[in-house]
Formats: sequence, structure tokens, C-alpha cells
Amino acid sequence: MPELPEVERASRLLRDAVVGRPIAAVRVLHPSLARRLTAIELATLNGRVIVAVERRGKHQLMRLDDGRVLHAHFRMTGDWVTGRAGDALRPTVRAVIDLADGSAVALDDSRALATLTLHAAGDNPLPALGPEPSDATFTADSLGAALATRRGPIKPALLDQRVVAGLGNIYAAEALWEARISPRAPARSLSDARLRTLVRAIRKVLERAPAARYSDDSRSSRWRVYDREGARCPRHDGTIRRVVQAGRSTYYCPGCQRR
DNA sequence: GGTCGCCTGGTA
DNA sequence: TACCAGGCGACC
Repeated sequence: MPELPEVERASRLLRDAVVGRPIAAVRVLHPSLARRLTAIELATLNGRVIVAVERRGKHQLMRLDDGRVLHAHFRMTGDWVTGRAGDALRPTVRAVIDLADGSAVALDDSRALATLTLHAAGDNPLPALGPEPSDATFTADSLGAALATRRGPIKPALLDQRVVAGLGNIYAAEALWEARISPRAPARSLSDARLRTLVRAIRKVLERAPAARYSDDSRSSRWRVYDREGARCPRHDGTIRRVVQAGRSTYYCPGCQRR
């Protein structure tokens, strides 16, 4: 589920749910989270207040009133669900933030790959990240510079969060289709014109994303190429192919996406 | 770059 | 039963 548009939506929900309300308790319900957040650390959160929620790429940062940061990353299937502290929990809920006013926010994550980590005041909880796609610093020039030293094809490069923050497997494939660039095109040899087109395409697919995701369209029409192997390319008579790059499925139209 | 492991659940 | 999954860090 979560790529940048979904994480943005989730982080807003989280912000509305937690900011300014003292924490009653943070409960961790799955061993994969407990390995990173001990009971002792969890106890230090009681009574603290989350003063801000920030999103950077697919990362969510909860800033505490003592300067520490609770960092959340959804990975593949995470999402926030709001409720009350005493609610019966779905079996896929992996953690719960109980607030002093009786409300609660749950981390619902069927695959249990999401992470929740606590960082000391002053520490940077984030890995190196490229620009936000919506930021003015994300340009054909900056993208070209980030790609200049890379070997290998463009598609895996777009999934590298140091190149651009927030793209995932679906929107990388969709953006390349939009830009008519083959996922196999060498990353470092894209022309300036193609880089400009790609920057526009990335913004376009991310802006269109929420409507696509929450539309009632059948899955086959939600995306242009993603998960549509064998289907007709929406742009012409070509047939969409699936290939594997860096262990991930990539979908594209060999007819109109050129190296 | 590629491959594996982390986890669980849906689907062929 | 086997394979697949929107992520990412560790390893080669």
C-alpha cells in the first residue's frame, strides 16, 4: 500500500490524532517491533506529548516534547487506524499508541514489516534521502546529477530513495510509462529532454495517485502499466510486458517506452 | 548492480 | 503447494 501519497495521507491522519495529546502508553504487539523498542524504552514515552508529526519521503517522524523522535516506516503494508483505547484490535494490529484522552492510534500492518524506532534528542533518525518530488530542488538538472554516477537501468535507480524520496515500485513504473522511457534505459545516459519529461511524469503520477487509489475503478484500469502484463498499452496497440529488475516486477510497454 | 531475509496473507 | 506482494538493509 504505502508509497509517498499514501504515507502523506496517513501522516496527516496521525498528526490529527496525536499532536498535543499526552501519551498514556505505547503498546507493541509483535516481536519484530519489540526487538527494536524495548519495554523500558516504551515506558519512557508515558506522559510525553507528541508536538509535531513530519513526513519525509516514506518516513514519518513523531517529535516528542523532550526532543526525542519516534520514527515510523510502513514498509509494505502498514497503515494507521484510529479508535478508542479499549477497542478490540484486529489481529493485524502490531502496535497501539494510547492517548490520555482515551483515543488511540493503531499500526495495522499485515506483513509485520513496518518499523517503529525511538531516537535520542539531536540524533538524525533519517537515512540519506533525495529531494521530495514536489520540491523545487527536484529538477532535471538535480536528477541528472544524482543519476550521473550510476551504472545500470533507470527503474531500479528510481527506487533508490537517495535519488528521489518517496517513489515505490508502482509509481516508478507508471512514471516511466508516462515519460515513454524504458525501465531498461541506462540511468546515466538520459538526455536533458528526457530528464525534464521524467521529472514532470513523476509529479504527474504522484498527483494523480490518490484519485486512482481510492477510485472504484477495477484494478485493471487503476494503473496504466502496473500489474497489467499482457494487457493492451493504453497509448497504442502494444502489449504490456513484465520483467524483473533488482528482484522487483517491472511493467512497461516495449512499443512506446524506448531505451 | 544482484540476492536474501524479514513477515504474513492472498491467489493460482 | 508454490508463488507473489506497493520496502529496505545487509550481504556479495
